[in-house]
Amino acid sequence: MKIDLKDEVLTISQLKCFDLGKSCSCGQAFRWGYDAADDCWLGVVRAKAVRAAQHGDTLRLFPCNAGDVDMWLDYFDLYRDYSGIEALISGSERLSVCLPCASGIRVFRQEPFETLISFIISANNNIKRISGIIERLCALCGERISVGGRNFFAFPSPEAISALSAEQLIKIGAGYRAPYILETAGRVAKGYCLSDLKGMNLSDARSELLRFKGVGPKVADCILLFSLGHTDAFPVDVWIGRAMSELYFNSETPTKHELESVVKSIGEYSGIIQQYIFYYARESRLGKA
DNA sequence: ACCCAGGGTGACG
DNA sequence: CGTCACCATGGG
Repeated sequence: MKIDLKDEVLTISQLKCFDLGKSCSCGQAFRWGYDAADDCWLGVVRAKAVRAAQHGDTLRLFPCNAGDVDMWLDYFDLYRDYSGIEALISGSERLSVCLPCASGIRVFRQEPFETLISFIISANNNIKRISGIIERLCALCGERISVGGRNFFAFPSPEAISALSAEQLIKIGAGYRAPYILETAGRVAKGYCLSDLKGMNLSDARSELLRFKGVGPKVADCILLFSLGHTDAFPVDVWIGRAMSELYFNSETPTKHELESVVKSIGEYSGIIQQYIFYYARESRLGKA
């Protein structure tokens, strides 16, 4: 990996195991949009709007200040060696089928509060609609960011969201999740420190997240994996359920304990590998064709 | 009209 | 502990 910063363009070259498009579109993050006219991705991360484009093994980000270089490398999880993870998948009789289509996926290191609210919204919902609700939430009460004549909105602060009314949240499409969003934002605004969950063991951190209304087992695991550094948190949604059934249980439905046992056997990076399985399941439209 | 989507809550056994 | 009706919303 080679890093260069010039004229606010951050160029990261000689990348291995990195596919920007798959990583932005795989449903882990909801604030990246593809700009077909420019063949690039526009995203908002930590109140910074950025244009990202990949050509071969080179990734370019604009704008980027010297002080932001480390933040972007961390966000895209470029400090982690994915070659070993992909080798693990490739060497598995069960999992190797996922690799051809999913190779290059990276698990982004997102903001805990944004991830918490985003995945409360994700419950019993689909990715396109989730993105729309979040985008309208940001426009409603997020800080405006202007870059190159275009307007973006940062993800709102806990205070800004907790100051909203349930009616406002329903108006942007949040539906029955509106009170969950309000109560959760209120708790964080009052000082609940989500970052403390990074240092806890998986089980304790999970129990803590389950105390938030609107957060169940699956959403908790998404928050742990996508924003709290728990690489062994393994979210199970309908897609993963189908994929695991096919890959490990001869297309039959395992008990919860049987599934947990398999996940444990995948190891300390099971969560990251889950992302490859999820991509495979959606790409191959498991159970839908 | 029915089914589905990165499911969770609350009630009831 | 497990099961299950119900929950807003838009697209297929």
